Amino acid sequence: MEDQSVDEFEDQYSSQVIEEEDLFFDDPSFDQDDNNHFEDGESAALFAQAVAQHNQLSTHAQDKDDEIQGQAQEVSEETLRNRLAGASAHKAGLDSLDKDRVNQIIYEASKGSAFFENEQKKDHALTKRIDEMLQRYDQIKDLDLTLEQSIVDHKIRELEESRDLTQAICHLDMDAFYASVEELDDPSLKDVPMAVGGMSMLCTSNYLARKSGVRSGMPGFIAIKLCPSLKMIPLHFPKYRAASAKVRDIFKKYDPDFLPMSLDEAYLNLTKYLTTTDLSPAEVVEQIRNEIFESTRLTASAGIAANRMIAKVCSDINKPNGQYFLPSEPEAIMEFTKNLSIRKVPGVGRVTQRVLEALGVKTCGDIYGRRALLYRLLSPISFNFMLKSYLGLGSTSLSSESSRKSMSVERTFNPISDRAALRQKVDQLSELLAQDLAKDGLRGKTVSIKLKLTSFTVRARAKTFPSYISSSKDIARIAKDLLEKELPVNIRLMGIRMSTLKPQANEDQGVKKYFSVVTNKIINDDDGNSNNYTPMKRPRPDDIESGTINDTSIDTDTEMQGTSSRPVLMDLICPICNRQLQMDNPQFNYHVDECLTKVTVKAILQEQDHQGMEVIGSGEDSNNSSTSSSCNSENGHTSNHSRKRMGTSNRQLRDKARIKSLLDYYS
DNA sequence: GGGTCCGTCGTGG
DNA sequence: TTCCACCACGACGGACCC
Ligand SMILES: Cc1cn([C@H]2C[C@H](O)[C@@H](COP(=O)(O)OP(=O)(O)OP(=O)(O)O)O2)c(=O)[nH]c1=O
Ligand SMILES: [Mg+2]
Repeated sequence: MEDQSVDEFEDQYSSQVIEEEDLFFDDPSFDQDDNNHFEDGESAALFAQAVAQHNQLSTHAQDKDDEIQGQAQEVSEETLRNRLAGASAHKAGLDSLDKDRVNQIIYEASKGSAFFENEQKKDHALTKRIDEMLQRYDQIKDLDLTLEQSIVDHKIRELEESRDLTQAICHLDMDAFYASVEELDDPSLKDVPMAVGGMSMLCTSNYLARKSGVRSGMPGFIAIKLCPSLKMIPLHFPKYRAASAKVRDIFKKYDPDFLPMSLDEAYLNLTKYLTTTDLSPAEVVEQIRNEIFESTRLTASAGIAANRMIAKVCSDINKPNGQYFLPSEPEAIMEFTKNLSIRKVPGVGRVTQRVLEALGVKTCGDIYGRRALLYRLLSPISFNFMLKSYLGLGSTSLSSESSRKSMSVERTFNPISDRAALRQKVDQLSELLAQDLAKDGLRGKTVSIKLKLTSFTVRARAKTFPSYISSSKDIARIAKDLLEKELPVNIRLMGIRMSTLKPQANEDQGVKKYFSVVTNKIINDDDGNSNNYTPMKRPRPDDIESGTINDTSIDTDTEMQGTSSRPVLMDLICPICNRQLQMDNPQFNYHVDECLTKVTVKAILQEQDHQGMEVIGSGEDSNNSSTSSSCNSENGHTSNHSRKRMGTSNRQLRDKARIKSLLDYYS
């Protein structure tokens, strides 16, 4: 439908940068697409970050020796092979092909290249990080973690109460999208292994090629070694956009507020539509997929579930031209996640999987048994994410209100080190970026450049300006300043990004800069997003937003026990207040919950103020990263000795500090 | 003790 | 012959400023 796609076909850029062989990326219409990202409102887990950032500079390790080294070497090749195999290698289940053979071919084809060396470096770094995390694990594995257990269980109950099963969310995903579209125009492609992309990179492949191990993100020259008869087709974005538009027209009929994630993917909330029909959710989705096929002759796969996270997982289960319905019942969902590989959870990638595996977590169900350890080792955000994965929780709303945060262009070319040539690249890229910005009527304050050296190491530099800019000249000037400081370099890729964006105030383009500065300030504060977000940054209140004003649960006595009132009294000691209590389990849980309210913590904090703070500071020592994140201004490696200084009561203080930090994040 | 900016990493399509 | 894309986002630590 929307034929705004064809817009302009003038592309002065193609000739020099993009080589003749793989010119598929120089299509002017290669504006990826209108992505939405924000996977489920809080999207990716990314908890490997917590560990990753830690030893940025603490490298050059002197410690550790042959035994661990030896170990690392053993696994090294294995993990590296996995890494080289690529992201989408894991996903596809139905292979019936020799995975080892495929990995071997990829490994052999890569060995010795600069790319390979770089991957090897990254893999070693990851192995090292995991080793260090395992050392932290060793330190705490024998400790008494009942307190952590209680805190985590409290959090789990909280999350369970927040479970929303009222919505019918559907994730729809076209099968081998680009490849399938190409097969429409040339049906003979259906009968041969085929991939879309070029010699340097494939974007996707048809299912015949996948049988040979050819997948998204694989370079074409390696794919050919894997499958010599592979037919490669260059990209044709206008066709994909046209097909996507047809599909979206159908989505619109079932949910006018559907949320497109990419050209070939979208979430639909079918709740409202289901009230207008007698059909079951699965039948409705069958109908949608039939309509898609009638309209485009393309097949789609779908998952139907209570929230976005599990719906997306479900859409992959019967992938080629199939669908999966997961009943919106707690038991069904828990059964589903129990044996679900953690890797299937959107946001858990190759690295996170490796880290979790080292901690004994392979499936979402494994998380529960490791919850206390994970609580100690992961960042609060990551840990929260893991709990939600275990419980099968996710966003149930499709609110897409999200303005773009950045816009960028980048190009790979034959290595350049000549200064004049580099500056010319800046000019070309700046021009492209300025065009894209103009298309969306955007300006920005921050310009960053990205340089990928011939060694494949990446360097990024940024500069923020006091005023908003958008012209190619302004962009190029700043980018060149940034570039000068990096010379000399020999690079294979250059990129330029604009961020700190702001929509062009009016539609008139010829803005006077000086005025725009002033008006910016005015508009800046009252425009756009102001509505729901507090200025809080990192500790994002997620969705719960319970913060408001504290005193959330002052009314403690609403109703104590909902379920059982049978007297199974036991002598229990609350790990929070240390009091001995005689009550049954539900009562005890309730008590612990109460103990964990902010009011309680405040009292604790006051008490602890009286007792001196520096004890807490040292008590929190090295375990940090998951809980502290703010203390140790000192050396980050305060050895375990500091712990010795703590008396008996210090243990309590340490616990209380942890509670405080937990509630800071989670409530 | 807050805030912002910068650079890197992980993830997904 | 050729030797691993391009785009967007969130998390996080460190540097730097109050
Ligand atoms: C994964 C990936 C996809 N794409 C493009 C090509 C894909 O056709 C399109 C959709 O991505 P996907 O939905 O991930 O893959 P697919 O549709 O080709 O195959 P299937 O869903 O059946 O597993 O996005 C890239 O350009 N780069 C990538 O790394
Ligand atoms: Mg798809």
